[in-house]
Amino acid sequence: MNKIEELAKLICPNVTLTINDLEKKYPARNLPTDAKVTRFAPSPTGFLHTGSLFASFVASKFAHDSNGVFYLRIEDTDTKREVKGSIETVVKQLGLFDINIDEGYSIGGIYGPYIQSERSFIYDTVIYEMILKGLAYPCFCTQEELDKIREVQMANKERPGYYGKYAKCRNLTVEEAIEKIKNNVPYVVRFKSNGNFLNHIDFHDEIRGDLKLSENDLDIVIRKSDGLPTYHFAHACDDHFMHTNYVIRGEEWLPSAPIHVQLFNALNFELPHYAHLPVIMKNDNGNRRKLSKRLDPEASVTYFIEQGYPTSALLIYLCTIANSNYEEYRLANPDSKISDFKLSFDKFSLDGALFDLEKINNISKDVIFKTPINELVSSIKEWASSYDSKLLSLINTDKDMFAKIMSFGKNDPQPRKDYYKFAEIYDHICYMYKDTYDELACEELPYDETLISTSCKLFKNDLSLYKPNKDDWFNHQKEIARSIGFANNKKDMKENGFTYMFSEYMSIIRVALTKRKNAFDLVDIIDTIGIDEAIRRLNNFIK
RNA sequence: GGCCUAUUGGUGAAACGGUUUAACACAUCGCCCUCUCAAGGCGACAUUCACGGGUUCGAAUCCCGUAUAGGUCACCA
Repeated sequence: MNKIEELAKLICPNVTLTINDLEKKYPARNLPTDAKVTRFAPSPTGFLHTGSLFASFVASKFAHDSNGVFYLRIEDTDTKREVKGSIETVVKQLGLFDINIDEGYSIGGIYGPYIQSERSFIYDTVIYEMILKGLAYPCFCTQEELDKIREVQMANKERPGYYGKYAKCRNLTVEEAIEKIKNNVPYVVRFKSNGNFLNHIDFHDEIRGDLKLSENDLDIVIRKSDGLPTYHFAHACDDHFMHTNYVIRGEEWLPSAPIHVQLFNALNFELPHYAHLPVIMKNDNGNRRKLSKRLDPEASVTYFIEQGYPTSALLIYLCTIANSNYEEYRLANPDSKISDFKLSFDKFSLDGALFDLEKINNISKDVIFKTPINELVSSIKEWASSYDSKLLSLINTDKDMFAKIMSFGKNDPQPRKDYYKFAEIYDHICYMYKDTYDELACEELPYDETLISTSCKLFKNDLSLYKPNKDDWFNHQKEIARSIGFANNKKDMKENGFTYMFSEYMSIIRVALTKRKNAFDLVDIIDTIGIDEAIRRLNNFIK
């Protein structure tokens, strides 16, 4: 065994395979030529970020639009930032948003393992050969030494980083390296870059087009001292052996693309296509900044789940951010599904969109209104059982009544669109139920008591004639209200000297029946609570 | 600071050198409908495309500068 082999063996003692073996173990996928293989590769550092949902949505859509494969890979190489249980949360939340995974973590597949902490045998196999070929070397610099180098570079106004003359471990002899490792000196493995920063490489991005980027000359770390790979290296190995052909990721990766290009070239791996997605932004007092988990509740997908947004509403919104022509498509094809629309790279905006909750609310209202009543009721019930116990108890007191309330105006020529999220429902409907009505505080009316009680009595006495035909009934009410001084309309009021309008009469009755100035259609309300209950409420109110 | 990317109303944006006195959608504001609310209908809302130069018969569209914003420069992804 020569010295370089000894070094390689020391760095990767458990290697039994060669890169060639790996190529055979992970053969090319048998797919049509234009099929896209994409992936979502989250780090388990918490719940699903809205930006990650966007990236995974786009990646899965491109795969599925082309009859390709969308897989899930867990990038858990940063043990310090790992949050226990977050993998399960992310997988669950992807499922809730109908992001269908074809392969990968939690499902399996022949290109596994799909979790990076279990892929060391692959990384080490590659590193072993890189050492032999002189493409990688161990670096024993301590954090302090690296900080020192940076300081010097800053002082000299030079580019910071481990390159050129600053890459001192590059020049260590094999013997020296072996010696240090045998003495248990901690070390990382670095890629030996042959790049020149002054050179430019041509880089094609599917979204951004042709770019010229500076060549990488940094000897980046590919394996950390804990033995785990860094992102850059894992990206090259994993996306190669898993045969990803479209790498769809956030814009923040664009500056490191030259590193990836160089790595793929050095390893003789075929370069995938890249698409760098614009980052979703947030307006913060007139300034744009990244949507932040810490500052913006809507940056976490959990927010939308807890508030009871239909998941498709968020997806529709994200789809319009991705390709703004989707909005027009949806207008022209109101009954289409997202899957009917094909996303295209050249329709992407290059600038990060400002996240617009108002627009989501608008979309959501429409989605909720279009959901068939049975489906709606059962998803509201399911949501309420986790997030809204007050609403759940209303539903449970009378399920049919709840379904009836939720379908108010649904079949009218001008249908109602009352809610954009389930968390709004309780407050809209609570007065419909006897017990909650009794506990409710009553809104004030700007009329004297005599007028109020006269109106209520008149209305109550007339209730026996109640017929649930809206037009007839309201016309009839107009007549009787007029008899105690409420004009039919503005014209009537002016011409005949009335002080009050019919709408004011109705608002007195409305408050009596619901304790609210704003409520549903009165006919619907009486129809639902029943005449007896209506009379009871009126009597209580008159008192 | 270096490198990269972007810049059309409050927001998402269309526009691919002339049919643009800038589409569509959200928001906002009016009016209409109306038992209130919601919904719906109608209308208003950029004379101008960050700014300054150029090219052209003609520029939001092409070129060059400037400004501004964002990303990135880790043993984090």
